[in-house]
Amino acid sequence: MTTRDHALLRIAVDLVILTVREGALQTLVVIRGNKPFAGQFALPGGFVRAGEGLDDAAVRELAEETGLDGGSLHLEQFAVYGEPDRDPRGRVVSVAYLAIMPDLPVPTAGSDASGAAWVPVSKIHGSLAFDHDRILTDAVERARRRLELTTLATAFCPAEFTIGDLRSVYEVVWGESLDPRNFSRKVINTEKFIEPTGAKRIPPTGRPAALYRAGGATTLNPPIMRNRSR
Amino acid sequence: MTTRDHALLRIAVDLVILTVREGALQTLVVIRGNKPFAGQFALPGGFVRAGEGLDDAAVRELAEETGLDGGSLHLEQFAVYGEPDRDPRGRVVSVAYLAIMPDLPVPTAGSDASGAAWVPVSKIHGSLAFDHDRILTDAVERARRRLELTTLATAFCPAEFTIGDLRSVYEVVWGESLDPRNFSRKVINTEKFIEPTGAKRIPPTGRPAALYRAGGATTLNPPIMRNRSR
DNA sequence: GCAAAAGTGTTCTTGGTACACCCATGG
DNA sequence: CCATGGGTGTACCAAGAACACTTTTGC
Repeated sequence: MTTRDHALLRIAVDLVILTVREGALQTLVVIRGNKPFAGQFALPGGFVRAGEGLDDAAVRELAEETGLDGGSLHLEQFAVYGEPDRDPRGRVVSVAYLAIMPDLPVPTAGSDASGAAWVPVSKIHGSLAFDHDRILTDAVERARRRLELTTLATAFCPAEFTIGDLRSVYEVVWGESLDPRNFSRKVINTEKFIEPTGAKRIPPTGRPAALYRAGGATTLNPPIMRNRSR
Repeated sequence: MTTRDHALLRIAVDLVILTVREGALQTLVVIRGNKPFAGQFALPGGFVRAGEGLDDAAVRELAEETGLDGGSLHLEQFAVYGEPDRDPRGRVVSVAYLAIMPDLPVPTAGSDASGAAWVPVSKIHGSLAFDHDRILTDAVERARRRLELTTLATAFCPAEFTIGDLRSVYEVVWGESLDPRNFSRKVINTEKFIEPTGAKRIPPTGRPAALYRAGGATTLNPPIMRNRSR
């Protein structure tokens, strides 16, 4: 059985970089400059190099596409896609990573891509190259579930944020509205989820909101669950 | 940047096959017959063949190791391990699968392994070849979390089972004891989790228990959560 | 009748939801 | 003083935990 018919193949990382911008869940896409699917939108990503770890490759690609230090933001492997025919260039197994970042002025033209841009996930759905539509869908579902059980929501926020900011992350990603008052309490009563900085932010109109930073916790205890019935 | 330093590598699938046997969570391990780590325990697995999908490879390996039809039981990809030095033979990226099966008389000597055996995960921990200890740990944690939100527990049970059987799956996998009476109600009131067959099983002593089979649902609504405080 | 396991009923507590209400600011 | 968003108090309801109690079998 130890016939030598193992596939020798290349491995790639693809990044689903999510943020909340202009009240919508958006993802960073590049316009492909090269042959397969040229001119079409695709997720940023690239081949893993010899001697390079998968996570390292993801951090490197993230830096190349966004100019940001991948080590400083949330980056998490979430699936592998390995259908033999998923890439017309030959067999490529792709490891998909979910990256979450605050709304920063980022998109720069990437190295092997002619451009990069934020697009709302609701708009882009159905028009990505390769099997990237499915990857994006899986990533979004993953992010939605992660909000329930982990402190992932803080990764969407800048260093200092209000509870209202945090709530709007949940509302935008889940696509449902939450009661601001109950949300406050839940978040404040969850140990190490957020901690007050002492500062306040004065909104254009209304009472100033206390500012918080992310607490030490990574898991949410108790969880903040979506309304599964509605 | 499109230098040709992409890694050309082999990809493997590794299987964490879990079952509940003799009141303990056990996993199927093989004794390695070949060079690296020869004579040591390892997870069953093997290289993906040319033109073969990842899931297909997992099903094939499962059949080779256990003689069972992989399509009929729970099989789920859960992580990728791709450190450049994780395999002394060269670069191998491994896709890890979690398989769940009822307690069946299974282990047959595998093809490229000199033997296979069930061992309790609590016993084997720390003695597996490659990075398989970590893979096993990740798999068990995954299974524990899956019990909370999905109907995975039924995959540990034979076609017909009692609520007591199902409860003992939770108790063994989670390592905590549950109230039989409250557990019954929770499970019965969860839509499509289990459905009665009408038959009963007479235990050596005690009142006969109604038999059930798995219902159609895959997600558990409401979830059955572990006691996170204790 | 006794042991053992299945299953029901009941109370208590906790956590979620809905919502009235008050607070702090800019205009 | 009004509009606007931040934040607290409270009443209600549903789900979970604990546990007394009944049922159904083999011996």
